[in-house]
Amino acid sequence: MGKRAEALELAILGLLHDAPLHGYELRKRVNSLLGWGRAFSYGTLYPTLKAMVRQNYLAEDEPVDTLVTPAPHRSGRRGRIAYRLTPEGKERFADLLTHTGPSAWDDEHFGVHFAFFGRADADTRMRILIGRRSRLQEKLDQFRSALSRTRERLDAYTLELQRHGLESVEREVKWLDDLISAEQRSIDRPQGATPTPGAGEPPAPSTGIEGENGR
Amino acid sequence: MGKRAEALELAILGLLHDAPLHGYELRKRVNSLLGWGRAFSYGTLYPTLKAMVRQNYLAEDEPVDTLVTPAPHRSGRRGRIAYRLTPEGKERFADLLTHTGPSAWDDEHFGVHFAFFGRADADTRMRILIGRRSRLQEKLDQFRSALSRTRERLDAYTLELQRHGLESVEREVKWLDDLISAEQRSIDRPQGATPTPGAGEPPAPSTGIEGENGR
DNA sequence: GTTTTCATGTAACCCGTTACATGATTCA
DNA sequence: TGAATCATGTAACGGGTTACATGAAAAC
Repeated sequence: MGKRAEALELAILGLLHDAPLHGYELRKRVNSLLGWGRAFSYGTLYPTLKAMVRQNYLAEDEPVDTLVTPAPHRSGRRGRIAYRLTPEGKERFADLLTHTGPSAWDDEHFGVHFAFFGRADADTRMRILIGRRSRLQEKLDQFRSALSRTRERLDAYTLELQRHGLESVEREVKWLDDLISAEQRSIDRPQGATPTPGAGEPPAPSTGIEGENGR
Repeated sequence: MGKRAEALELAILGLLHDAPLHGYELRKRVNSLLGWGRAFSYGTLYPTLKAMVRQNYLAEDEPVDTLVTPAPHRSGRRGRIAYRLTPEGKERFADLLTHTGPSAWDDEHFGVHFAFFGRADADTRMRILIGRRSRLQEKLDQFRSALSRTRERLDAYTLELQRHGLESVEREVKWLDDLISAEQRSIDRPQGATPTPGAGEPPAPSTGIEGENGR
């Protein structure tokens, strides 16, 4: 129901898409996936998982319940609960991934969406990349003008901070530009000459997506 | 009392240090100062200002109260409240700026501190820069190792996201390195041969702090 | 004269964390 | 045997936003 941390929800659905996991492990994966920026605590994760079960996106099953069996040393730890996606969950995942509704390209959602681009169609990828780009550009413009209005009465440090911030965002725009043109190229030349439809599975987004790996 | 948004508090104190301002204007300045990352709403700013008045860090006075005077067109708008620093406020500012207690170098505090470096002593500047640097380095290390553990089962997009995040942080570390060595240089060679003590006023942090202005 | 911008304020809400409680398992 | 790690969960709190209420001045 409603507006619970879409970023987290999408991350959970995406990670559980391949294989079932239990909360503890899931949290580590989520945090290393999102990494820079978001990091969720158990206090957020567990209630979210329960809520998602209630909504039928997830189902829980305890795989090797060591509690009842008197066997001394078994692989499975305590009653750790493995969560797996239900069909509704898969649907939900696809929806969230595609649904570019209000904004999938704001700071806290873009990362997750990008991480699962491999499972989105080329169209969605493009829309999100473009959306993100123009969002940043916009931010850049209004900031540049604000800067030029006040540049004079700023001391060296404040100015340097501004300069650095600007540069970072400019860099990110460039990154997006590269990604966008790489996507464009893979649309023009769909699959290096090999059609292999394969029922819409991995579109294999070129080798490494492109990007100067000079460093 | 206690733990109210230190970032905002410091920003307010710093901006009001030069000249009194009213809330509306102050908010714009704060947000453009912090820019990338933080942006506060009125719902945060006004209560904070009131709280700071209660704590005697700020004093409010309505400069040209047009309410009573029947004069038709005057410069000052409605009862806009200008806030100015009290002596306690100045003290508080100095404290917050120097006080490298728990962590002035985490993501949400570093920016504000840096913005007011011009008003901090060389020692404080150095401590914060170093602190920030090692904080980022730490983050970098643990992320790199997490990456190498899981690199294989990551698809191209996820990997690219990781790569980009890593690069951004590496870049920031480099930036800090440059700043640190610039600070170091200005300690070795204090002031181009002119002593001019001047009772501890503006230490004039070299011309432009250093930094390749090639762009 | 109406719309936009300036200007101040507050209450309800939201997302997420901290701190705590609990307990099994592995390692030294 | 005791410490560290794995594992799950919850209640209290906190920082901040949204949305609303209000109104004056400037711009069109």
